Amino acid sequence: MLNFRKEERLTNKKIINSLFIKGSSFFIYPFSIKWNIITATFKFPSQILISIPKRNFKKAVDRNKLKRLVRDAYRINKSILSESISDSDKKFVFTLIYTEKEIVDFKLIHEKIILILQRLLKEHEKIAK
RNA sequence: ACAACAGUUCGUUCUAUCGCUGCUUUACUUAGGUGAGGGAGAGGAAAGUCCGGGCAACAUAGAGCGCCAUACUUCCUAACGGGAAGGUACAUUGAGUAAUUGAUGUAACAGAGAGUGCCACAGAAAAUAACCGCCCCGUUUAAUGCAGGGUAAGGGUGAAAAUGUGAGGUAAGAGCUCACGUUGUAUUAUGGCAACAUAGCACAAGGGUAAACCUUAUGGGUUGAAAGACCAAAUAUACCGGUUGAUAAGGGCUGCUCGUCCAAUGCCGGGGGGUAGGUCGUUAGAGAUUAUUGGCGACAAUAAUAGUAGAUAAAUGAUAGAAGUCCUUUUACAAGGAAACAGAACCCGGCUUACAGAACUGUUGUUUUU
Repeated sequence: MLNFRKEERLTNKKIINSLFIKGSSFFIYPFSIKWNIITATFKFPSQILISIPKRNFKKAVDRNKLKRLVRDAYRINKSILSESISDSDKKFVFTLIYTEKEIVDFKLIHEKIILILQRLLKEHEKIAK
């Protein structure tokens, strides 16, 4: 299942606000991650928000390109999360904020996304216990 | 052939795997949805948001003042501050002894005979000009000097100094007068739709600056798709109906008692506004392409053709490979590298700005060959 549908994107304003106020956070280069666990009814185990600051990338073309790279990396690797926590009521909500000021390789992003997802999985296990 | 300038067109292509957003066909499903197939999916500027228009909501008796914008003429257009053709002025350049003329470019190109303001430095003086000089007169024996006056011909300064040259005239001078010019205004004739041009006649000539205020003429209601229209969970609930309801307290009918009505609580149903969310607006249009006709041209008319993005924390992508183009290295094979500016957001017409490279057309210049 390498889909990436609209339901997997974080679009609800209230959830976004609560994420930025209450969410925990950590940092893996070049991303800063904020995450939270909520009870919700949507189908997928997680919702994601990819954020590229306009301050670092003034041109819309660059922001689009980065967003697509990150999204594709997530799409390929998201099974790490979905296999372990598919049947829980608690849903993952997290945001990736790109902090580097230049565009990096797809391969690097790919590796880092795997690291991030593994870290998130550990956090989830802690809470589950 | 090369270079410069101007204009027009284009803005890498293909394959495989994994995806994204609409559309459509079909199977399953109570519905919601799920699966499979097909086909579509960023630009010449999508950008800046600088003008104009459509569309929408709100406002709106009429007039004046204010504010903003525009400013040679005619035409094009839905409209424009855009475009086309032309006029005028200036600049560059080619031809020519010259008069003149060809080409290209630039122009906030109405008014400085309405008023107010400003004009650095230099200079006597920057706008009711007297520093030097020239001349007259007074004083003095006379000269110098001093006092009073006339004078814009000469001097130097400056971006700019009071209409140029010549003659007359005068104490010296001066458009003071005259001739030939220059510029402006009014007017007549001819040509032109007009701006304007040419010729005549009259009057005037005491600077520049309106992207300083201003005057004149013309135009402008405000806000923008986050406009606006509709549907509508959950929760709370105006209001309505039903049901429940203690013989307690309260209010109306009354002076009092009884009686009766209202109301208080919970539940059920209806119901309005309306939040999350959704649908429409929203992509067939002052459209595009091709041909013909009309027009110097912008453009218009007619006919034919195809159906061509529609997201909403926002799709149009990622990976791998191949081909072509350009650059570097190399005799070559080949190897390495590069590919600009930039991402639709209601829709059109323009303008402005950014842009690797490619192709074509025209003009000018240089060189070579015939």
